[in-house]
Amino acid sequence: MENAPQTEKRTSYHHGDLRAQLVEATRILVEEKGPDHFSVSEACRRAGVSTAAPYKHFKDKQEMLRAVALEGMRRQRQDMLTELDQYVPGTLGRIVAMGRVYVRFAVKEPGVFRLMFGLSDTHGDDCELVETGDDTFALVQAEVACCRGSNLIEDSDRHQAFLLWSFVHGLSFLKIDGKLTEAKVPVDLEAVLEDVAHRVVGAGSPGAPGR
Amino acid sequence: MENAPQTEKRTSYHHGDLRAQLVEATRILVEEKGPDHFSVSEACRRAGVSTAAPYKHFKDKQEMLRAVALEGMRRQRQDMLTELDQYVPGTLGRIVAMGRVYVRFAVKEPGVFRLMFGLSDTHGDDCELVETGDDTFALVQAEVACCRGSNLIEDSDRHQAFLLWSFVHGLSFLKIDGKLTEAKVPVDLEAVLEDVAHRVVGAGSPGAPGR
DNA sequence: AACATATGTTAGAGACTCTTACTTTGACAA
DNA sequence: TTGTCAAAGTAAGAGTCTCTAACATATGTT
Repeated sequence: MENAPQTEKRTSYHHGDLRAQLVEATRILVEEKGPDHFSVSEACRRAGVSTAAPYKHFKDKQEMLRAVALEGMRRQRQDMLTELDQYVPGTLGRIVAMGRVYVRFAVKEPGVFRLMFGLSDTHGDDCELVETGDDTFALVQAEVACCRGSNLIEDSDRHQAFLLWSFVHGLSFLKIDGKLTEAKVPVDLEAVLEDVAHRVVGAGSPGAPGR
Repeated sequence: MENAPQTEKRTSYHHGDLRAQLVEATRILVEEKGPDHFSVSEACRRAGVSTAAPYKHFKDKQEMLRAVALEGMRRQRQDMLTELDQYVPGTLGRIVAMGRVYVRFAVKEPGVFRLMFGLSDTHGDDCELVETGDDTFALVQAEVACCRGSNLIEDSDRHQAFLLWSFVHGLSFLKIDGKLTEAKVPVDLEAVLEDVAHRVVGAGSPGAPGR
């Protein structure tokens, strides 16, 4: 069982590692053409197999995309953990760091990022996808609580984490959709993230409960 | 030239109002199946014409979707203007109102909402689309300036408007993508919008410049 | 009435998804 | 070593989709 290279013709009838290579080809194509213009055929061409081959490994096209989305979510989460390592616990710097990773990921891999969130139509009940997303959100909640000096997540932490998430999520989408051109809406990412972290976490809950 | 009904068979060879009915059928289908699973054929079936008919009115499938997106953006903008009428100028209530319209639109027509923003890949340079979006954003900027008691839009207004936009945009997407289930992240829309309006506009620029 | 134009239709090329039936290969038990 | 099975590939094709080309019909202008 030799490692079949991506482009060269393989010598053996069997491929050796087709599933992984199809996922990788799918990921690349999703970036190149966007999630909606991805075709299984093209992925097959790139992997050097017949168009029927993927169906030995995936139920259908959606499941190939799902695999890429899941891998993306795991990578995003890992990126966050890696970045967090560089900051002192319980500081706003860590909140900012998570936002930075979030937006950077979206900008670097807009196709996969879109997939990670746009797939909910068809995979809204997919446990693995949902749990991976929840885990990452839990990370943010824990960080907010930590800034408050607690290890227990309270409702206010959840609320603030949700505000942060909504903001970086919207920012990411606006960026990759080209709504924030430098001329019209200049965004110094680092400054904005710090600003928002202060407004949401740093300042506590200014006008939250009353009114 | 009689008004051809949508479903009944038409009597005349010519349709009468095909372009408009195709756009409407497209809009409905985009809601029913999502922007990526929309098919021209199905729209033709619904409009009661052959599959070649649309190409007398639209260059291709993308242009049909573009028409729906544009119509959506205009409708969103109009909704905002209508809602704004009910509030006193220069108050946070108007900021909240715009956010409410934004999120409501997304929830009511997630398909069209996705289209309005996801189309940038292929139509990023489309003047009409870009300008309509810019106009709506200008509305928010003006409102922020007005809260400051000015008719002139300054950089700080642009910045705050951008923060607001990012937030409601992210919130909208998270909602329609099912990431905010009532159990995990309960969101009282009205309360959240007021909270954010206070944090961003009401409180001025807490940690913006110096920090 | 004649003609140009706009707006339909039919037929079909080419691409795509996915299935069925067949083929090749590697692994393992005897 | 060899026979058998399951895994993983291929070829062929059904059915759908987008879009084009050639043709048909209605409308409005002169």
